[in-house]
Amino acid sequence: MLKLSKLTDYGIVVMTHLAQEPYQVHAAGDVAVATRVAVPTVSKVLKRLSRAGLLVSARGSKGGYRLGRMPAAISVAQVIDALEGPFAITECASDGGSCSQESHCAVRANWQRINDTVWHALAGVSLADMVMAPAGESVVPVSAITVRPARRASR
Amino acid sequence: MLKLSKLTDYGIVVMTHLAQEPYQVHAAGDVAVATRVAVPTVSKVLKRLSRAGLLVSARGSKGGYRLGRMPAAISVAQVIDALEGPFAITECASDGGSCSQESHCAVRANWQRINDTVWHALAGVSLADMVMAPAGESVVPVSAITVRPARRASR
DNA sequence: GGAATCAGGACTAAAGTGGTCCTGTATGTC
DNA sequence: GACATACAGGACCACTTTAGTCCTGATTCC
Repeated sequence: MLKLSKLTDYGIVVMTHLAQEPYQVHAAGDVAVATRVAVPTVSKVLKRLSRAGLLVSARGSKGGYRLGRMPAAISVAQVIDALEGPFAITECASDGGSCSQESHCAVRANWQRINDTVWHALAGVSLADMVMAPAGESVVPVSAITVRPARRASR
Repeated sequence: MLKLSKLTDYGIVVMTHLAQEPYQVHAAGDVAVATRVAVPTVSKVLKRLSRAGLLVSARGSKGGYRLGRMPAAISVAQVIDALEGPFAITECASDGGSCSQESHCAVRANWQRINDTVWHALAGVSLADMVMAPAGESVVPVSAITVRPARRASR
């Protein structure tokens, strides 16, 4: 569906939240409260981001998470990569099936170009950009952004 | 997962195939053979594209499909819109839940911008561009394009 | 020692997707 | 006019993916 998963959505929100205080350590519970996401869920996201190196974690009492580097050095694309793995707009249908025809496929080269363009669009936005958003209020997962009204048939 | 569905992948391939002979009418069965996609499946895709106005259909014997307008006037984004509905990178998690906070959400405006950028990247590629690809051989659904190796953690 | 907190993974329920099939309608041919 | 062909529209099922939770460790602070 060319849509980010909910966990990734949470990830962006969480990272944006942490970017507001880059040096402060936040416990998962606090992040959950601030973002209004359930603790186990936000915890899952935090762990993945940590493993990807985007966050630094501290165990034990007084432990928690903080950004692995400055907000300006972390892009939205990197967060997506961390939570969804290899960035690929399309994927081979029957694994090994039609895709054994890769050499014959005329659209492959173009997809690569398109994929790259999309990636750059996402790589061009850093957490610093996200923080500089309108309000300074709590960051809550949102979305449901429809750029254009379904060009859905005339019908 | 920020990934196109298989049907959409098929859609692009089908459209690219039809774009090679914009005025010729192709029966679903022929398209299936050319693209190596099962008839019922390719038929489903064709019907959706037709309803969206991207294809013109003709019933009855000697019937089939052809492009609704010239290849240069049909973009990849339009094909995606036709098959996946409203173009939205993100979607509100709990419908009505956290999203009732839209006015407070600091990331919304940025998502809109990002979403728009991605859309333009896809809108900038027409079927004419896709046809001008490398080989002139049969167009088969492919993909599995990984622009960059999962920036997956150091771990 | 005990409380707090992350690490890692297993597990389940729900949602989404892919793919097929059935019934109906329109059109060309004989 | 009968019949074969081909699209229209939707129902349906199997499978995969996703979201969300929970459990068992390991680590750190007080």
